Amino acid sequence: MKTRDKILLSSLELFNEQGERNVTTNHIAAHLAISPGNLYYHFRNKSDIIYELFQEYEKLVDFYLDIPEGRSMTLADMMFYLESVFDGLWNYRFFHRDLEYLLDRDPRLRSDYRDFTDRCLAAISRIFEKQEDAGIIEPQPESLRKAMSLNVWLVITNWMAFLKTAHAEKTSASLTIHELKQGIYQVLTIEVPYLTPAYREQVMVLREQYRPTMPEPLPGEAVSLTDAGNSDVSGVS
Amino acid sequence: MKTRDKILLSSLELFNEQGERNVTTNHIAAHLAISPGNLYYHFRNKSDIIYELFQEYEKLVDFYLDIPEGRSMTLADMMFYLESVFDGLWNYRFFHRDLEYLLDRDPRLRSDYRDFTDRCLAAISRIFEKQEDAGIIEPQPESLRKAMSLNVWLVITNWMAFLKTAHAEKTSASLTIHELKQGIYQVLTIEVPYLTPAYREQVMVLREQYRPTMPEPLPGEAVSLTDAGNSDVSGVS
DNA sequence: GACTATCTAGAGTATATACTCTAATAATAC
DNA sequence: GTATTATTAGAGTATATACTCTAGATAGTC
Repeated sequence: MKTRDKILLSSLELFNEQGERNVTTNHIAAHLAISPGNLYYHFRNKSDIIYELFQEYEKLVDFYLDIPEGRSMTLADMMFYLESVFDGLWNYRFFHRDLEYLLDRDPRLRSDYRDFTDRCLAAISRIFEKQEDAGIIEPQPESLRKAMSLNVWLVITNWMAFLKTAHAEKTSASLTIHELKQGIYQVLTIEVPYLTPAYREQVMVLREQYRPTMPEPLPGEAVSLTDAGNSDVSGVS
Repeated sequence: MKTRDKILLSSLELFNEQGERNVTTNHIAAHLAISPGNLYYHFRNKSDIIYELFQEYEKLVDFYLDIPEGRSMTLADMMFYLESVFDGLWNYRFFHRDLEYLLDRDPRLRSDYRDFTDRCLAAISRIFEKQEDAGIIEPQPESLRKAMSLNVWLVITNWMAFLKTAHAEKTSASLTIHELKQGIYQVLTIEVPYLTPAYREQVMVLREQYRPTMPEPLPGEAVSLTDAGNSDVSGVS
């Protein structure tokens, strides 16, 4: 493999593991057992490495979210979108972690990311539309669909940050893709009230497969497992 | 005002404006026209300043989210919670911006923040319950209420990051509290499908007041305003 | 084999940043 | 007034980090 590609690969790996902020160009070079001079021969600066990684990420997600217009949407399609997006998120997870700082440092990135967000929001919206057409969810006004899409985006892009901040003991490194994909449960939660009777059960079953195995404990709820047989779900205490 | 308090105040101000990452202890001292030595006389290190600011924030939000159990919940209560929480978010907005980094650097903060999150999630869940009791929203199973609460939390804590990253030109400083509070629109969106007929209209009107004046433009949607009179809201294109 | 373009090493630099240390000044107590 | 304590100044330090520069190695071409 070319040195240039090795630099990109190692950077991605180190950024994902330790956060961009904690990985210096010297670290990257040391990790590859090459000299800093060598690294800077291939990249003008650190920003250029990050920018190139972003472009890979962008290309990946754009590919995943290319909604075919010829046929109607199935549940399998929907789950594929979700799985794919979370895979992308996982492979370039450093990016959303330090997003604001990165955008502040690189105007190209800020501008590209803005467009990227717009494309993703449009794709999510389109997915909702096609689910309506397919009779998976009830049709909704454009404005509501738009607001829902934005909420979906917020959940997707920030689920990882939640996981990393919500675990007191665990350090950032110990996150697994399995845990990350529990975000799919949260995304599907948004869709739950709109499901048509015809699809409701199927989607609920699919959703259940992503339910966090160890749910975030709300105080006073440590008994939820032993309470499993209790049918009092009226919610009135 | 005591020097110590001035340090806290200035730190908060500078952190909010420029991000914790971009504000050094030397900057803070210079801003106050005091010496670094003076600053370090009052605080052992930068982390201690941040930790103390977090405790203020925590106290504030805990105060806002103290749900009175004696009486049933009104719409006014609900809007007060939302307004208050977003006010708190605004006043300590530096915190969520660099959250992961801050938690990585200070174990006290990580642990406290974890508990803080749990308390907030419990409070949100309780607010949903009391809305069910008050007949504002339809009763839902415990598990769904929990997932909804988590989504609400994700939207609230990450709405600001979205605003700052979604505007290509604007730099971070130009965010206003008015824009921030448009996040209330997004939070209420989660609740929309669960509203009871008795309250639906009222809540929709309230929600509308927070609708972004310049909505995030989804590509090909620049006509949404001129389309306002069009009653085709079936969502089926 | 000579020439050229590509690649690499590694010492070095400019700047930043969190923090320290000593000495001086102000406030308070008696 | 004097002793003690609290506060402040400001020069200084250790460390880190993004990046540079020069010289040498390697590979491809004729």
